Amino acid sequence: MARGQETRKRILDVAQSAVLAKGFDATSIDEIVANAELTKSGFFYHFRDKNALALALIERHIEIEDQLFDELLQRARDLAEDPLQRALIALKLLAELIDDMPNGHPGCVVATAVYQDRLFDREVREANRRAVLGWRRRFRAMFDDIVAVYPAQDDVDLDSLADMVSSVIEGGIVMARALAEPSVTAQQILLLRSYVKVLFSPR
Amino acid sequence: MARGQETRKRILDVAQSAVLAKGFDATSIDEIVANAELTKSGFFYHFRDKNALALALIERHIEIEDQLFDELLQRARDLAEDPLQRALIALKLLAELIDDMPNGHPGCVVATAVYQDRLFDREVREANRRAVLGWRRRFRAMFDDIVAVYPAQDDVDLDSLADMVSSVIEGGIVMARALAEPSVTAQQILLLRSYVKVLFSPR
DNA sequence: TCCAAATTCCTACCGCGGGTACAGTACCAT
DNA sequence: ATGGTACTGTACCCGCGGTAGGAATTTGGA
Repeated sequence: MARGQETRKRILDVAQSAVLAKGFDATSIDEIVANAELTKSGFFYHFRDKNALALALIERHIEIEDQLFDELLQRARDLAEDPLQRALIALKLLAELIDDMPNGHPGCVVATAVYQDRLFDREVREANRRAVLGWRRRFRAMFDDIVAVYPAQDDVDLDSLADMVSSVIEGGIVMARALAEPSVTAQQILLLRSYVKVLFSPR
Repeated sequence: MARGQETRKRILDVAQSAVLAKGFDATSIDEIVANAELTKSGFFYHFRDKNALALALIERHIEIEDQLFDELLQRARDLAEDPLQRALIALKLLAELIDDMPNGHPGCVVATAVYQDRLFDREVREANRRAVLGWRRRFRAMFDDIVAVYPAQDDVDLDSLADMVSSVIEGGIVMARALAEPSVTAQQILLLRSYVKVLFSPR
């Protein structure tokens, strides 16, 4: 890795841990450059402004999260043949994954960006949108597999249902933080799992 | 209303519309005092700091929202006898209510506070928590009425289920904003309605 | 080995926003 | 008339994002 890229990565690492701990706008550039051991000028050489930093962080985060989802879905596929069972396993794993995150997950980056609108520009919002659409695609495929075998007990739009996975995660995070009860997020995901179960289980 | 209370209200009104339009931290005190036609000193006479303003706004907002929920649940009670029907009607009304909000609802205050943590202090978070617990109580009662008549098709915790209403709203708002598709929130609520339907409908 | 480009440092500065300090004033009720 | 309540006015501080522009250093390539 070229010298410049190393520094860039160091900045991102430092910024990431600070942002996850305290939030984006509570993390000052001065603080980042201090911990990354370079100067303010050095920072602005790598990032046009704080927005550019946010964009880089978000893109990085999304990549990792995508990978996480893929692994999770793959594990579910390995554990069962039946598409409904696979989905139920996947949602169970997802709930466990989120429950295991120590201080209750760092709070999804997507939502942070959504709720600090004015801080971010078009590019950031676009990256955000692509990420969410990616999740929709993944879970939609999961539900497509199910309906090919089990008819739904109620008339639902599968894209919306796929969105519901993300929606419940995001909402669950908000609720967990509002209530100061980290376990809430996982509980909400398990309720979604229950929905999937009763929706597709044959009578 | 005393002279002081009038001014205080004027500040809150001006602040509210600005905050709903642009977000809390994008709204400067200078701007508020300009539109409320008083001075900075005048502002700080009424509010210790920006935090106190946030608290007042949130408490006000929660009051209105509580009233809205109560009206909605009352209307549902008027429209049907059967507790399951009532719940389904309430959720339908809720979806319509949210869908009718012009530029897609202003984004729930609770979530804004949650995601701008460091901006707010303990008091604000406490107010937030109480609000969410209030919603839990309301919807929990709704579900209690249902289980008294219809056994659930799956084993679910009713508090969690009650929380799911809030959760889906919050998550739906995040998704709608992330996707720039305002209709998403209402769709998510209708999916929750579908869950309630299949969960409690006798086989 | 030398040059140019890339990378990092240094210093000084700007504007905005939240917030403080404090003196003065207008109004209203007892 | 007096004392609280509700302000106005002015001046100031600090942190933060960001800019300006030159100097130094490192690095890869001809």
